[in-house]
Amino acid sequence: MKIGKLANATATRVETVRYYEKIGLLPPPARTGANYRAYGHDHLARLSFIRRARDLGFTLEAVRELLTLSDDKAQSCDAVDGIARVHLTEINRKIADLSALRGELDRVIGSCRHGTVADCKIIETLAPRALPAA
Amino acid sequence: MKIGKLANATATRVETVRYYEKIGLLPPPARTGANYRAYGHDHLARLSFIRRARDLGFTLEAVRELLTLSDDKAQSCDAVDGIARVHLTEINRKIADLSALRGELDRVIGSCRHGTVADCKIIETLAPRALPAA
DNA sequence: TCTACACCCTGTAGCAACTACAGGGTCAAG
DNA sequence: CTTGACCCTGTAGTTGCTACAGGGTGTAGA
Repeated sequence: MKIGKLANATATRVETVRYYEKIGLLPPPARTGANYRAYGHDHLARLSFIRRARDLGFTLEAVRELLTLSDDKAQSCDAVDGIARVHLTEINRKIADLSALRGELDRVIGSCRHGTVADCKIIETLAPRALPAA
Repeated sequence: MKIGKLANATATRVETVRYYEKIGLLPPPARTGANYRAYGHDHLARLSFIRRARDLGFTLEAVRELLTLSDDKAQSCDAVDGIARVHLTEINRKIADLSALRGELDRVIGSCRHGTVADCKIIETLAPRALPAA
């Protein structure tokens, strides 16, 4: 299988596949006579794994750890569980941050009276506490 | 005011202040004899504006637009409102994405039976649909 | 007066995770 | 025999900073 087919099968861009190889996430495949990359089932499996993990929001570093862990079948699953939990905590934090942000932004937008910029409440919110009209 | 004081007054790093100047977000200030940047009140106000907008999650490009708009006091506030609304939509999308992610991750983590990696449900979820045990 | 130290300067490289070229080579179909 | 789709390498761009390296300046204490 050439790189285009592999990329297509995993909804990945060709450049991204090469990038994963460059950073050592995907092992370098064999080459054809024309120096084209020739992938097998193991590559497809590994790239699928990477993509699913990425879809779940894991960083490439976390993916790297998960891949390493998944190679040692006899080991306890707890390390895997730990990585996933850390990631979940991170996601929860991001959601909380964004929700707070949304609240503020909602308030700011709600204050818009659609006048001129001079009276714009949004700009006013952003502007530093000015000496108020005096 | 030298750069350190300005940075301190706006909870910004010195390098970031210089970075904002480099990308044209903060106008280059006057220089002292020793070639130190000398800031005035207008710089403080502008940097405060930038920081607050950043705290609300606006991109630097959006901040740039907001700054331009805020300079034209006679203009309608609608452009400002528009930028804010686009940003809010973006935030809502991110929250939705992260919430979906959290749901999936919750489910995956919940399936962990704390056995070995060979039976790890988390790894199994990530691994491609394998021919199941046959 | 010397010197230690905090502060300032410029310029460049690094982070994540790709994406987008530029400038080539290969291969199958019409 | 040429068109077009695919492949190759290598480098630079994206966002929003951050972290040096390698210097200069200014002030306070010994």
